[in-house]
Amino acid sequence: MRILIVEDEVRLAEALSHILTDKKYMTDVVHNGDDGLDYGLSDIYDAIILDVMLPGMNGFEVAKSLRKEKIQTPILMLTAKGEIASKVAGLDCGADDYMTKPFAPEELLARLRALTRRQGEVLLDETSFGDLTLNLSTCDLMCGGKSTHLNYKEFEILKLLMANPKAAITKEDIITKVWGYDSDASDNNVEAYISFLRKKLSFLNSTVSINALRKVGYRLGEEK
Amino acid sequence: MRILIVEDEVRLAEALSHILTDKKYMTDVVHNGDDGLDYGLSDIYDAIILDVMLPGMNGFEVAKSLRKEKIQTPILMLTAKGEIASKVAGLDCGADDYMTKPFAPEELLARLRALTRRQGEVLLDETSFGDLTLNLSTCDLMCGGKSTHLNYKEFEILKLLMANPKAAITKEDIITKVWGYDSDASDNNVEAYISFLRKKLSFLNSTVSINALRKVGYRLGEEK
DNA sequence: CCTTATCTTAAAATTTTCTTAAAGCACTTC
DNA sequence: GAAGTGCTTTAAGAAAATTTTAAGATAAGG
Repeated sequence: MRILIVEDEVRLAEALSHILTDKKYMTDVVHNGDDGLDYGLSDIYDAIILDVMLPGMNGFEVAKSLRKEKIQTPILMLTAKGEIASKVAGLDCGADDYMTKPFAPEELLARLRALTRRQGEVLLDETSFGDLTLNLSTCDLMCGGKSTHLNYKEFEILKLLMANPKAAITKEDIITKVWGYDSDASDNNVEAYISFLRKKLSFLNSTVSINALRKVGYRLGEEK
Repeated sequence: MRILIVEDEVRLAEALSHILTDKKYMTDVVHNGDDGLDYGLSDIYDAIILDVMLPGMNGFEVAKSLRKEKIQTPILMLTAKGEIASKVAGLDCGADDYMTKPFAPEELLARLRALTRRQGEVLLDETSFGDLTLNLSTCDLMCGGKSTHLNYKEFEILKLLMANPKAAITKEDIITKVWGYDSDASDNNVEAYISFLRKKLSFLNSTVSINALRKVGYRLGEEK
């Protein structure tokens, strides 16, 4: 976690840096708005602590400029005055939170935790095996540059095989888990889908193959 | 934008709801912590306004329980006392921000904007995908020189698809987020609106298409 | 070889999704 | 309060994709 501190009061800047490095954050400190903007534009920070009153550009302007340049780094504004007007202005200029001086170190840390927790959203759930990646949300199967869509049953069967890469999955297993408990699907149904899947694997030029273990079931294998 | 209000003081709850509905938010109001948790677990809200002092579970407990169940909805805590201790506790319990009573309506709105901005939902006044630009305040959809107006449901559905360009959105998702939590809309309702949207996309000559993923949902795609 | 298990495919059956037109509703306007 | 407007819902047949079936081909094991 790397935090940028933009604060002109040297003693306060040092105090902030000290509090944060104690907690294993890495910090960079600059003392005016122009430098704050330059550093912020590097887009390497997990959060920016930004004083409102600064020589050169003020904090609002820095925040606004960063947002205009599509920098999404969470910004925590520091403000001396507590009036609502400036609070509102702070949030609307693109900042994510503000804190009034003086503040307790614990409050600073809590706010930073809140700000940084929100990042890292977008969890694409995927599973992989060999050179294959299966997108669990869209049922797309990718390999190298290529990609193809699996329909529902293909998807469920491949997911099952990928979830148990070392074991052999019996046709019975596949039927009860994909067709359902009391289905009357036959082994041939499974065989047909295995065939469809193999066709797609070969279209993708994957090194992964579906191996039949006679009288036992199927298992994924990777061609060396 | 759908907001859950958890507040036992009836008059305050009504005031909150009124402020928000004025600004075109949809609100649901409950008056105790247990209901707050139940509603929050439905995961259909864009933000939750949560009073600390509540009959039954208090606000901290509700927030903590929601986070334990992986509900990431931004939470704005309302607290009567201004001490730092409780503020910090509020943020560490999983809340994203807090506000002390009494507060100015403008501050509430600014905080909500800040909270919801952080989610992918982008409160800029436009979102784009491919050659499409959707104006979020006028509901106009633009492409190249042409432009057309979307009505409410078309708009909400397209916005949802554009906000999750990589994932598949299920019909269930669309129904709970656009028709609402306890609606009895059928899949066919969604299908009808998807059809309306496609007609408008083709009128605009857009390269964007709405792809059906059978048994899964819909996803935006761009014709190369 | 002969038997049995597995593969592969095309066509039939089924399910899901698409598209429309018409009906229903909520608001305005006259 | 009648008529008009714009959006939403309903319903039903059409279209499209998936799933099942079935039959012959291929491969493995004894």
